[in-house]
Amino acid sequence: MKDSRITLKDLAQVLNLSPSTISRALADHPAISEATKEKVQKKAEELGFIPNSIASSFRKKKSHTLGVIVPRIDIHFHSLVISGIEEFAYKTGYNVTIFQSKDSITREKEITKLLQNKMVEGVIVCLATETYNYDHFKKFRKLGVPLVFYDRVPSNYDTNKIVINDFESAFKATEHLIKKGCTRIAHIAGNQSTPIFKARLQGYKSAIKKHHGNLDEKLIIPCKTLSYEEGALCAEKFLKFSPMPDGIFCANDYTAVSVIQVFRKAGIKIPEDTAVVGFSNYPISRVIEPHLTTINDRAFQMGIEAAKLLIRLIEEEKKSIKSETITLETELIIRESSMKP
Amino acid sequence: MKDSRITLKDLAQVLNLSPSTISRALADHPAISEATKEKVQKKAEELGFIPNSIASSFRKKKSHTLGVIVPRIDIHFHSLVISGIEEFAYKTGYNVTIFQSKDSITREKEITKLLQNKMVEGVIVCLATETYNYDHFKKFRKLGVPLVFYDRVPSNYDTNKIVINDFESAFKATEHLIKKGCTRIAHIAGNQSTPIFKARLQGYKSAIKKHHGNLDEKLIIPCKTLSYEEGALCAEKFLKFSPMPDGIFCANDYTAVSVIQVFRKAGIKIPEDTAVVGFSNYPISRVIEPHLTTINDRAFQMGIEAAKLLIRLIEEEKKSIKSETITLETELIIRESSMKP
DNA sequence: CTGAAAGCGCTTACAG
DNA sequence: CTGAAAGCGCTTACAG
Repeated sequence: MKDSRITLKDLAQVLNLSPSTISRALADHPAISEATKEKVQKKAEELGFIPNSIASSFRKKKSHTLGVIVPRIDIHFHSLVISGIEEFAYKTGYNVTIFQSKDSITREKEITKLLQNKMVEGVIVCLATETYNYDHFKKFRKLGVPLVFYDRVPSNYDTNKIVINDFESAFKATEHLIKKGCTRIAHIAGNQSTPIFKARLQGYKSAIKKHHGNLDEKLIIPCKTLSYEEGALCAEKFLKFSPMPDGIFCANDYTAVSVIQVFRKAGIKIPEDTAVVGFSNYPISRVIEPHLTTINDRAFQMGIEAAKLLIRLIEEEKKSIKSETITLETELIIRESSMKP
Repeated sequence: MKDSRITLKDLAQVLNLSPSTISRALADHPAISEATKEKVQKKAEELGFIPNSIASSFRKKKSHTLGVIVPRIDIHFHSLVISGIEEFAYKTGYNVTIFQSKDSITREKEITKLLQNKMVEGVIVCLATETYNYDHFKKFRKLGVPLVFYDRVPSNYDTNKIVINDFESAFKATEHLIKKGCTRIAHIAGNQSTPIFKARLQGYKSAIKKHHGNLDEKLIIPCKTLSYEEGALCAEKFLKFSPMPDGIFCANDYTAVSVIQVFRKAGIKIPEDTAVVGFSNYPISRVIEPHLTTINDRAFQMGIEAAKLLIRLIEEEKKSIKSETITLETELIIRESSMKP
């Protein structure tokens, strides 16, 4: 940032006007005559005047910046959310500054401190897996900086949230398998200390109980990270069951893909012998063969809604005290992996 | 940003010291006595003093912010690069503000204008596909704001670049197929107006000529976007060749995956009948069966290097006039899709 | 080792 | 419709 920049004062001098007038003219203030506005705008253009937005932010106490904290940017779900946030923020004139917590609560705390003096006007957060205490977010409220959480949101903490209905989505997915004629439906469950995976398990259970009456707990295999590798381990276990499950609802797409591959190698036909449903609609779900039936988790839309809500909270006159939770409708995308004949 | 914030002046009053001293004490200035420093730091902590970093940025004319322009955040390659940028920037105390050009030159131009008055200290860019004129970046040089381009970089424009050696990578990939015994190697080529795809084609040609002497131009199929769908179309074409190619080097992983799937459906064995190599090492490459041999394009490292170079340029005393190009070494990751017996 | 003063480049309430 | 003045919250060269 060399000092070759022209300032309002320079412009004022050249035009024999006061800096106040220049400032107003460029801001299209109604009190300024059209003639002056034109003159000023023309000169500003001519001299390549670039307003110093830091000075303006400083003076107006508005940074027009949103802070975003995600566990990792390179996870497709989060990159979609960020894309949605950027899209809405850009259209509304806000900048987006991103931080990765790397799923470390220590780093998450560091970042919240940073953001507090960075004077961001609002913050969007997906919590680190390690985070079960939310004290480091309390300061934002005191500072009048609104927060919106998405996906991994605080429990027992009154705040703004954007979520999908995990319970109903899981219910819908499981019910789909039931309607396709599956009678022995297994579930690969996520970490039960994470609310979304707990809700997915509940949705599964609820659908089974409603249609089949009783539930075989042995058909539920809990996972820690729901990785591709963990999925393979689950699949191996299922192969030893007798009778084998004829339907599997997986809490994410990675494990679903893994199950499909291990089963096929073992000679099990998908979906004829065992139907498989995933969760998230990752790109891989329409590449794996057979293509995977899954839940569209609306990641991009989540980003849009998070930014929209946050900016509304920022711009609202009296910062509303009531917290909002927006629940997005998901969609079951039916593909070959569950298309039993 | 409510006005409940405590300022340096407030602290000064409480402690009966001047704001200058407070400022210095908090900045750990050597001229301040340890006793005073401690007193100030303690009180600052106690009153929950948060320095206003916008005021500081304004005063010091240092925003400590990097601007990043990518075509889309939700493309895995870019999300990896951004992740690398954030990682390095975070450690060095810089913030990262991201923008998506959506591959539109109009939007790219808008963003450069925005960034000019946002007072970012440096900018990292991957050009929009539409961009063949770089005038909108010239202003940054005048302002003393360094630029670093990555992946899709300007041609015939003197600037800082982070790239991989596409020619050699393609050469290496093709040579690998040759060494595996392939004698009729095809290439799915990318858009030839994009330098990286041009270089990949050249690398392919060069390897073929070196080892096989002559080149059969019919074995080169040009694509526009190298999408999964386009890959399938190419595969269909290959199936009609006689004799069929016994090796295919694809300019990206999407088309490679597509080829594998179409070929397998047609009863062609991979790698026995036809070996396939991709480019990029996308996550899908280690999921597709058989796992895909591909080039690791070092996306994360690219982000690290881009940030490192940019921050060096920002912090260098005399902004160096010479432009730098950093070429990262790629790596051929050999997996099953090319493991001919 | 500490302080008084000036100033970064804007914006805005007040005055005319 | 335009201007003079104050000030946002820091930092820093200068003085002591």
